[in-house]
Amino acid sequence: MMSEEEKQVKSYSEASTTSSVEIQNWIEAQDLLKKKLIKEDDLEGNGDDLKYVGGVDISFLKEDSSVACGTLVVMDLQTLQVVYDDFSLVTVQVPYVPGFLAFREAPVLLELLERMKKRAPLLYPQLLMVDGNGILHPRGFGLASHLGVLANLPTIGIGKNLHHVDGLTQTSVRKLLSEGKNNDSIITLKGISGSIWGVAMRSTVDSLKPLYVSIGHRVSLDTAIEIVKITCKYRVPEPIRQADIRSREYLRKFQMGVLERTTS
DNA sequence: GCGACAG
DNA sequence: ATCTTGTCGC
Repeated sequence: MMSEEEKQVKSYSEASTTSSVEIQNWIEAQDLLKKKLIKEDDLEGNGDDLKYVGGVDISFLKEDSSVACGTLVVMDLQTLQVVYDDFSLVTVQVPYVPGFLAFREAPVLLELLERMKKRAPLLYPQLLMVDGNGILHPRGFGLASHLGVLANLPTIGIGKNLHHVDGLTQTSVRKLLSEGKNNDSIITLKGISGSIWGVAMRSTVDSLKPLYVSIGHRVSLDTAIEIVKITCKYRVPEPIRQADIRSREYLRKFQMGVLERTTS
């Protein structure tokens, strides 16, 4: 009998040209890497000397969605000023399949991290904030965890939308947040199974739309929440927001360059 | 059977 | 992810 997940996987593979065997390989890779996942604080020193926090994101070209720009920024946690940024223009053939985002985005991001080790080792981030979930994932191993394990770097997963898991839905979560009961701006994401996947939080006073924070790797949920609070000038934490802004800007300038050569 | 499904 | 102008408010 085919499991629910295999049915989902099958439908996706048929719609996106990704073979089911490839999906099975992906699942095996996730389950294997997941064994190295650390869900507790394991930062340099005690975390008190946390100074450089990184953020990563990827933007795609609307005209040709296979062209992407991976971006890495590093900020000084005290001043929230960018001290480093780097970009990588690549062609991405791997399709987006919910639950397997890492296979599409991790390669470029890992390349950027490796390049930084050589170029600016002194600024290398002690922690990385990722545009995508950590353990808030069907198999408890989203992009943030995937990147964290492969780069052996503490990571925090930041989702702007909830990936429905274990009975959790956007509406149920938002309902809990609005029910002034937990007048708090943070609610724990506890699934029907009893597992805690992360938290939904209003990162700023005026944002109704929550942010979904989860453990990536080598960072506890409490620490992750604190760091998100510290870095949120707006709804999205600055490291990720800056990576997003600069990534789009890079693609925009790239397009202008292509247009010039085409028009002249 | 139908809908839901990070970016 | 990407699309896309105005508009409400400090």
